[in-house]
Amino acid sequence: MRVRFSPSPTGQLHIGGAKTAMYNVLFAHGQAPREGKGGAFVLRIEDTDRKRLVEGAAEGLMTSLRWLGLNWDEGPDVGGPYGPYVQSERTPLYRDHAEKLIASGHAYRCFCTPERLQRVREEQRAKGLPPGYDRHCRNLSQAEIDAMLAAGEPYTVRFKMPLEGETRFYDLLRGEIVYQNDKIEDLVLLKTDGYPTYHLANVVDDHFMKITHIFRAAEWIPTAPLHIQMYRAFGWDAPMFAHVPLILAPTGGKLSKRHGATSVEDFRASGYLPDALLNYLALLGWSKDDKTEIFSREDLLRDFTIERVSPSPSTFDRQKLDWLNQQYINHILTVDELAETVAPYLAYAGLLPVAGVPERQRETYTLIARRNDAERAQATPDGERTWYEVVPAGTELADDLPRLVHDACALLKDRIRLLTEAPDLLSYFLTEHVPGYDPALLVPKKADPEMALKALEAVVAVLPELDLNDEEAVEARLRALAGELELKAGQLFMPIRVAVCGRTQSPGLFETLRVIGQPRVSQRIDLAVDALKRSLATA
RNA sequence: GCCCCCAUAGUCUAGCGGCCCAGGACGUCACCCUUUCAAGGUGAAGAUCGCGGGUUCGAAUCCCGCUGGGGGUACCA
Repeated sequence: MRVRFSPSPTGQLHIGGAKTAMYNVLFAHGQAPREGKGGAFVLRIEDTDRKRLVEGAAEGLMTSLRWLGLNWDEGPDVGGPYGPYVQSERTPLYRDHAEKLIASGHAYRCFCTPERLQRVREEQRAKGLPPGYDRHCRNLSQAEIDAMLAAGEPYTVRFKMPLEGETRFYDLLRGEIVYQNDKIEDLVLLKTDGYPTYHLANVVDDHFMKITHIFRAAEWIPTAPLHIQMYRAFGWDAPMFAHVPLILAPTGGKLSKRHGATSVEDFRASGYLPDALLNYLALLGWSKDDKTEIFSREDLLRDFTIERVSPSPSTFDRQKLDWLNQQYINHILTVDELAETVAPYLAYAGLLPVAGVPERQRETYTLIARRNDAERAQATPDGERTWYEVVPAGTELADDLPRLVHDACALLKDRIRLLTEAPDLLSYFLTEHVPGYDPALLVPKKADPEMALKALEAVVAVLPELDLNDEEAVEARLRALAGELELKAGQLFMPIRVAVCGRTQSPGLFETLRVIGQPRVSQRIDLAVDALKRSLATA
C-alpha cells in the first residue's frame, strides 16, 4: 500500500494539510502493516503553479512535517525509486502524456485566449447559465488546428470529458459517489507555459509512483470524476480514494488566517507540543472508541483505521487543543523534557542565555526568533505585552540557571498550558532579583500595611534559623509564627509569597522558597520590608 | 444559479434496528482538597439524536423530501 501527501509550496503547512498528512502516515505506517501489507509514505512537492510559488516554502513544509514526526519514506530530499519527487522536475513526463491523450482522442488543443474565456463566462452569467468552458476548440478541424500551430498560437490541452453517461467512484469514507458526465467541464491539463495543472500531474505521478490510496482534502471531491476518466483514458487502474473532511472555523467556513493560528508553524511558535497537536488533529474526525482521548504516536499507529474517519467536517476548537497541550505538559512530559522544551521560549524572553538552549531545541528557537524579531522591532507603544516581554532587557539572571529551570518546571508543570506561558510563570525563579511589582500586593485582602509589615519583619527575624530545604519544618515554624502574631496562616503566607515572587499566584509557598533558596528569599523579603516602610511613611 | 458532500448538546465525538427517554471529552457551573493560582477528585446543567414523511412489532440508526451548514464551479492547488 502506497500513499502520498502532495502539498504545493505556496505557504506554510496548514493544519488541515497536517491532518491529511497524518492520516496518510497512520495508514502507511500503522494500518497497512497491521493488515499484513507493506506501507510507504511518499512526499511529493506540487510546484506546478509558477506564479504562486513561495521561496523556501517547500523547506518550511518539510520542517513542519518533521516536527510533527510525520516522516516520509520517499521524497525530494530522501529520494526513492520513483523520483524525482518535485513536479517541476518531471515536466517532460506530463507533456508526453498530454500528447498521448491527444493522440488517443481523449484530449485536444485549445487556442482560446483568457480574454475569450472571460467573455464566455460573462455571457453565460448574463443569461443565467452555469459558467464553464463552451468547448469551442473541441471540434476544430485539422486544418484549423494546423493553421493555429503554424501561426505559433499558444494553446492549452484540455481533457475531452464524455458528454453523456455518468462516472462513479467509491470513497472510503462516504461510499459510492455518482456524477453526471455532462456536468463536468473539459478542464485544462497542460497550461500555455508548458506546466501541467494539478489534474494531469497528479494522475500521472500517482500512477508512476504506484500510489494505491489517495487521501486528500474533501475539496477535491468534485474533480474526482475527471481523474477517474483520465485513468480510464490512459488505460490505468485508479487508486482508492478517501476525501478527508475540512477543518472549519468556529465562525463557519474554511479555517483561514483571520482566525489566528492556522499553520503548524504558528502553533509551534505559540507554544504547542507536536504530540499534542497531532493528538488533537487525530481526534478531529476520528475516534477509537467512546472514551479514549489521549493518544501517543504509538497509540495512533496501533489504533488508527481510515474507515473510522468521519465524513463530516469539524470545527476547530482551540480550547480543547489547549487542554490537550496542558495534559501533555503536565502528565506526559518528564520534568527534564519540559525543562528542555521550554528552553527556546525562555531564551527568547531573555531568561536564559541563547547558548543555554539545548541542541535539539535550536530549530525552535530560530523559528521563534525569525517570527518575532520583526514584530519586536516595531514595538507597539499601546501594545499588550507579548509572552516574551516579561522582564526588561538586561535583567540580571540567577547564576544557577540549569538547576532553577529544572526545579521551577517541576513546580509549575501543572499550570503551564502553552510553552509561551513559561517565561512569565518562571520569571521570578530565574532572575537574581524579583521583577518589579506593586507593593500594595504585599498587603493581603482585609488587612492593612502595618500588619503586612509586622508579619514580614517577624519572618526576617526567624529566617536565619530556618533550613529552607526542609519544607515541613519551615511550614511548621511559619504556621507557629502566624499563631504568635495572631494571624491566619494565609495572612502571613501571602506577604511572603508576594515579597519573594512579586505576584499573588505561585506554586506552594514552601516548595517555592526551597527552590529560590535562602539568600534570594531573604534579600527579597528585606526589600519588601523597605518598600512597605516607605509607603507607610508617605501615607 | 448549477453540481457534490455533510447533519447526535456551544465544540469534538460514541452509537452502525431493540442494550439509548442517548455514553465519553472540551467548555460552563457547584462542591471537595487548599497558604494563592493551578492541578486533581466529585457532581450538575446542557441533545424533543435539524425538520417532515415513510419502512418496521420496534429507528439516532434504513429510505425519501425539506431545511441548514460546507465544498466545487480558474491556464490555483
